[in-house]
Amino acid sequence: MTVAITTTEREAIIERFMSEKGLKSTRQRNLILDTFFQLDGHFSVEQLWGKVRELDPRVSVATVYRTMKLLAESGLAHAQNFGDGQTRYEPAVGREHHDHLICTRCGTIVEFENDRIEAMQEAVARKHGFRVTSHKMELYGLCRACQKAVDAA
Amino acid sequence: MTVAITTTEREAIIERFMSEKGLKSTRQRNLILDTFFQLDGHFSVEQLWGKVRELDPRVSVATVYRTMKLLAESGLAHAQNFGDGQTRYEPAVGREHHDHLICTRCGTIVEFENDRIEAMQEAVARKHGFRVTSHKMELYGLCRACQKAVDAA
DNA sequence: CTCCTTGCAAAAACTTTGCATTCCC
DNA sequence: GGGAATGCAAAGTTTTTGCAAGGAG
Repeated sequence: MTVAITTTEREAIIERFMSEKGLKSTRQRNLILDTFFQLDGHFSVEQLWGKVRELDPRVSVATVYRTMKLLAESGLAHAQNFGDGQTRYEPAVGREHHDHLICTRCGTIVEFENDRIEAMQEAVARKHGFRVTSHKMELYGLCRACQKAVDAA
Repeated sequence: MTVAITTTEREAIIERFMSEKGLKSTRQRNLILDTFFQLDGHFSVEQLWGKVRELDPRVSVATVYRTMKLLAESGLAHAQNFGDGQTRYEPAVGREHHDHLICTRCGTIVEFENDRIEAMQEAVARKHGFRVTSHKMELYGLCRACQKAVDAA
């Protein structure tokens, strides 16, 4: 299970982000980043904006888009595309790399990590002359609960 | 390497698609499907439309969108999302399942397949109680040519 | 003070949809 | 002839952008 990072870690990440990119610390940026790393999930910009607005209704979506784009460029967040037409972001620091198991019935997302698979991905890429910088692996199917529900029906 | 399917196979697929879904055979549908299976790549609707229009300029984008959506629903094509904001489609019949190596610099897409990785994916899923029905694996990085280009710069 | 950021609304990019017309069967 | 399919343009979605105003350093 994923555990949100600590407040201290979060602050360190945000500070690093700001200084590395030479960005100014603003009320909305701090709020957005704080909220994002606190949520620590797979959130669309719209959802993130919703949370942020609860704390400060004056923040515009455009700023959330701009901030998340910068975050992703710094490698501190990963953009994801799960097939609905929305980009989701998830924190990429202070946690292991991981992939996803997605239940196609209830939408549950389980994270997992497997070093042997990653090693084999590297090997495959090398064989094709590629130097891999990142990857995405998603397994779609039914979670335990949904298997039961479907079998019962 | 991917090899486009034969004309006979293509016709059989299209016919099956039409009858299973109870669809009418129209000039534009046949043209779109024919072109799609002949291209046999990872094409956006826009690109596919471009090809189709070369053969018949009267076909509208809407029809291409509608047709590809039907095809994907029948399972004869897979919708893909490689991070640029476009849905791509690729034929899903008459070929092995495969995954993708994507060059982030030039956009080259290489297909590969690896049974051992697939087996391990199954194992991981089982461990989490999932029954996997499909998956997606994409490795992003630099192809050989782009590695050279970047190193030279 | 200077330049980066922001909000707003307009625009862009991609996809879907309503409706009148056309076309299969 | 009747219902399905199409074209067109309008509308929807998601994301980006121009520009004037605001704010950080």
